[in-house]
Amino acid sequence: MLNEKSIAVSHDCNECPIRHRAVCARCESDELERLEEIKYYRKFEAGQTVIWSGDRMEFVGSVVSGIATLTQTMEDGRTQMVGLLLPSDFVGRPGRASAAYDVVATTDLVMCCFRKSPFEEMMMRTPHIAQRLLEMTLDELDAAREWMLVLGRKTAREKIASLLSIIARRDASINMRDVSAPGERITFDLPLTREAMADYLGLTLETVSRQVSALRKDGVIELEGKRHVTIPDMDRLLEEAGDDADGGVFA
Amino acid sequence: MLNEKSIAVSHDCNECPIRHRAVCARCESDELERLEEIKYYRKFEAGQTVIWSGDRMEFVGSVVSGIATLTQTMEDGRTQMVGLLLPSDFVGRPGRASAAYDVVATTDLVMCCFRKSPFEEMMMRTPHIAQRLLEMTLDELDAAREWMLVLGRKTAREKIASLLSIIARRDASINMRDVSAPGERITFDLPLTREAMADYLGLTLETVSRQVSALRKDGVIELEGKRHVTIPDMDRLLEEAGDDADGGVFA
DNA sequence: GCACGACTTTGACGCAGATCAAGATTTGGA
DNA sequence: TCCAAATCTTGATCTGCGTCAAAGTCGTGC
Repeated sequence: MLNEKSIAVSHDCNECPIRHRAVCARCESDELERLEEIKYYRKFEAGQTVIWSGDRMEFVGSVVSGIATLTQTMEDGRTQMVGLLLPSDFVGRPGRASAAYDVVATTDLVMCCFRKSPFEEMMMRTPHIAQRLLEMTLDELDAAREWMLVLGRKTAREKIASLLSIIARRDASINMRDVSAPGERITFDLPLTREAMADYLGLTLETVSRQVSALRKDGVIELEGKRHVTIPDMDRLLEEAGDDADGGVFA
Repeated sequence: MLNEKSIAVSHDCNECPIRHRAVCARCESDELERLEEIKYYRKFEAGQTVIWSGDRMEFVGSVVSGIATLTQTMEDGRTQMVGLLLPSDFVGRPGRASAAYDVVATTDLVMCCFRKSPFEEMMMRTPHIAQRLLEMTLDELDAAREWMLVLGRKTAREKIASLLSIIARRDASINMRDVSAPGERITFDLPLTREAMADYLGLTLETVSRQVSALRKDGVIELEGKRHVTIPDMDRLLEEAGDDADGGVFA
């Protein structure tokens, strides 16, 4: 079952692809050394659950590579995704004993984990970590609030367009490309199934499928296969999302 | 126009009603003294806009008394409330130049403001402030995510019940009463108009009105006038909200 | 290379909540 | 005290999205 590919993951923070974006971004080398003492890597396969809501948290950590989702579930099974975790995003809440959400790996996933209580203790003594975590948490709060507008007030078509533009933007920022360059054809792979998109958008998977088809028919997006998306005109997509066409506001 | 009632507000932090809950909660007396040097009070009347989205932020601060809302508006006028600010809640984002949301006073409001750049500077040197702000931001992130579930997956009736139970809970925590005491009749004044409730819940004001009437008819809530609400059975309300009946999970 | 399961698309139909409309109630100001 | 504006309620109708159903596509393991 376990397809342990044993991807070579360097344990040296200086080699780390998320060194300058994660919770450790501002650490000096002596601080990094102390972090290395309490850190370890874990790999998860696509589909595996990383953390169950309600479980006792043994670690907090950063996504190194791959994509995970944060979801909430009601007793009757209705489910709402409340966050999308990309490389460098932080998982877990210092100071809380048990997990509030399910964390699920959508693709194969590598996490850099810190044992929880040593990390909490270190955070108290290391302002560079606490400062960076505050900054990241404020960013997440903004993202959550932007998403509240999407969930509360946008139509199904606008929701799909919003999701695509967010993924395009985050994907571009990870690969250091410029989404706002006019005339450029943006291209990426959807990291989510239609069902996961529906859970993110507060829709059913059928509605997602229909609206994706409609956007394709109208030339707003192009598809190769089910997952590979091309955006011929980013401004057009942002218009469809109901955002201001010069979408730099939320940077 | 300006109904300057000149409410006596003590400028002494030790007399402050939110001293132990606001961003300054963990400060020692010497730290408070330095905060007092950069702080000032501002009053707003019900209905006044405190901050316009896009405006340059000159201050950050805490709600001392009264209630304010945080809202986002699309170009075509659709609006979504993304936060409810009660006494002790923090307004503004250190490190950001301009406001991302409209802040509007729903009731008469007193704020304890700090000039922005001195506050930012002080935060760098005062871990007690940064730590507390991190904790508060993490709480707000949790609240925003809980709200995403409400907006994305709950029915209109469940949305109303969720809003009422959140207000009941927050109101009780400010007044140091215990919402979970069984058999106790909880009572509070709705601080929001039907329209504001609709903006919070992603509904129309007509639907809000209808569902409030339905909950009243079904005996889940009692109303005196339009605004004064009594909850005869909190567990019943939580059931209607779709939350687990022992609603302590989100504490 | 083919068969099975996972994922996706498309269609028909129904309903929760939006929209449009009319009144009722409350509030506050002259 | 009374009028006007704001707020709220209720009704009738419409519609976007959900639900149910069936068929199509893809990828993986045998």
